[in-house]
Amino acid sequence: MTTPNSLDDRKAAILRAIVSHYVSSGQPVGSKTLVDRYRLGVSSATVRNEMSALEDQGFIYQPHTSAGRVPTDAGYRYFVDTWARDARLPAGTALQVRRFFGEPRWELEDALRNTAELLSSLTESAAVVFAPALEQSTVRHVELVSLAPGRAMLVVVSDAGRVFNHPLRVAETIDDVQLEHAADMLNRLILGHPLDKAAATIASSIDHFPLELREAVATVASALTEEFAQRDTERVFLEGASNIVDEHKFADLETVRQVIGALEHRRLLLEVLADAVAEQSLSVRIGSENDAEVMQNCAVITAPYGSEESVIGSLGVVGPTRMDYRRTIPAVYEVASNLGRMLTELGL
Amino acid sequence: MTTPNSLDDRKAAILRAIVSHYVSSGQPVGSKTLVDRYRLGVSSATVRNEMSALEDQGFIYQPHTSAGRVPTDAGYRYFVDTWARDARLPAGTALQVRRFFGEPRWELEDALRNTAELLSSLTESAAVVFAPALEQSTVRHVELVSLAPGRAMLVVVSDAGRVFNHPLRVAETIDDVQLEHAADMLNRLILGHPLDKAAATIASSIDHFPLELREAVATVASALTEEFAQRDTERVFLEGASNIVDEHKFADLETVRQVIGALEHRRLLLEVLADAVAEQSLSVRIGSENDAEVMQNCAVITAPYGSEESVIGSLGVVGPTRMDYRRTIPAVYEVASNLGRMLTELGL
DNA sequence: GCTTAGCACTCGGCCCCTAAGAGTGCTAAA
DNA sequence: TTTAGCACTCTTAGGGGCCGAGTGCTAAGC
Repeated sequence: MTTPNSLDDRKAAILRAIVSHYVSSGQPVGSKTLVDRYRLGVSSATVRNEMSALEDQGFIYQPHTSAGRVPTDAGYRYFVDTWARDARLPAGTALQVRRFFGEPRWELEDALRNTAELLSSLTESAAVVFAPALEQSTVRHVELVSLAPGRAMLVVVSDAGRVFNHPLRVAETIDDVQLEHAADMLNRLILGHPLDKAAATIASSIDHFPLELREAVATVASALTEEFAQRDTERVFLEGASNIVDEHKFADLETVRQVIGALEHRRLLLEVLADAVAEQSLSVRIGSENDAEVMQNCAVITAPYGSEESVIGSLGVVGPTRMDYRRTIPAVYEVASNLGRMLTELGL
Repeated sequence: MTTPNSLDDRKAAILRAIVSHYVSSGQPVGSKTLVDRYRLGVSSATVRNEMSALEDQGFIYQPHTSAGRVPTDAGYRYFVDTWARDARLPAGTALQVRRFFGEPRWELEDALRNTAELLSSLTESAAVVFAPALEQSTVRHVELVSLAPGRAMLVVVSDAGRVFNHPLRVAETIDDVQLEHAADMLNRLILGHPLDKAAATIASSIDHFPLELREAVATVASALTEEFAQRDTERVFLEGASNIVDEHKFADLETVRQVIGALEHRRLLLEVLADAVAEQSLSVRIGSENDAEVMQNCAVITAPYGSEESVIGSLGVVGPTRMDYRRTIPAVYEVASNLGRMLTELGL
């Protein structure tokens, strides 16, 4: 009759009504409810016939005989592709987002954390914001501060105003003057260099440093490497996990526990969102579309943020597949583009 | 018969058995179960009489007629004061803790985050670690890095090796050389001064700075003030919130949601733990002993950490009142003292 | 040929009842 | 003072019956 991926107008209208109603009510939707509340212009018997066809095509299913229908992942997918992609935020919400990003935020950490809070409150889901990647940044300043004999602190400031610090162990024979000297040389060497290549640059130029400083400088290089390796898992801002527990969004408590657990562990979270993040555009993963075992009952919506030329980071939300996609998708999109704009304007 | 706060041996033994059994089973405990599983040396009828007395004294209660007894908050309180204060960690667990703190961790953030993870896994509760207070620290180094016209980054390193950074807006007329000059003067002014008084010191000496730098220096002072005000809420490490969702630790889902929500919001969390933290020793707050509304079904165990002379921070766990106090209390204590020792050794 | 009214059928949810079981409090005897 | 015995209470589990929502099918209507 129709190809598996397209539906005639009436079936589409019915599917849309089913998803809308199920999302807001949480109850399986019957044919009578549909004709009563949505202007379908046909009788319930016709709707039943169409629903039967929709079930054959895999868009909806019956939890049990004589219950209404519930969307399958494929049903949600059709809904999202057809009616949610181009949805717009309600004017009030859009204003809220614009206001939020209207006031400039100079503290990156705060800004990201607050963005996650905003996103979670807009979507009533758990929200995740990944900090901007560092590939873009260059070294603006290197400082070595002696703390005690044998201990020093490495501080690196990027041109975008991000500050990294890492404790160092150095030989006890190294004094303040030598440290300062080393810092001077490092500044000359890697000023303006990309942050992620700084360690390599130092390592390859180690011969240019005076013998007595080489060990300390090598420590700096490895500290930088380590700093970058860890950065990924540390710079994740998660807010609104309690939304996952809300009411009966998920069927059983065990699922809730697993999802919350997954969100809590940054590594796991990265894995869960990894491939969605890899896509360089807004991505919606519904239930079984997620690779991760624990996310089979979740919808994960992610979007990259950055300037028009380049993506610098990503953010997203995690919620039940039974989610208000027409509200959530534009919210994620809007927050991502506003965050990108703000950070770009700040030169980050 | 007995004063309200003391129990004869047999009543005490029975109360202890009730708490122990209820904590592990989650079911109200009856007289028969008690004589079967605990060597009380008396019949169930006697136990019933004693239980009736314990109920009159407010240590236990019946959820409904013909159900077993469940400890009240007062019952848990008696249990904790009498048998849990001096409990020791199982040897294996103690070893695990010692191993964990055996390897020195130079990154404070990592160390605290990992400590929270350790504590939550040891206790199967949500664990919170507050970062060390800053009162103790003194200024080791001040740096002003120019980022772009009108923008600079303030970096302050404490003697303990903590690094603070705050973005600044400065007049566009200020150039790199002037910034460096300002940093030099600031270094001379507040080197070795307590961190929390640095802002005040700068403000009171503002007249000594050249006119063209005063505005920038004033910005530094207010940035420092701001940094301190925010620090409290930012430096909280929470791990294991998913433990709260576990099984049937809490009666209803709504409680779980509220508790998770409370843990998520740092301000709320601070309030919830504030008075417990104010006590300068291990503190156990059971149910109604907590001021916070949402914590009426929770037990909050906190302990300060630091050196023998001074407390520098605190940590704790949040779980259901139905908690294994004899395991949790020593775990909190042990982790706190090990963390304190480690940080002290690192000179923090 | 599509739509629809009508109808039989299915099945989960709910109420009610009962029986079982756990646990109590009381009493009277040891 | 302790304990055996017993009546009593109240929860929980299970079964039966009813209700209603919802379906699929069929036959009539447009």
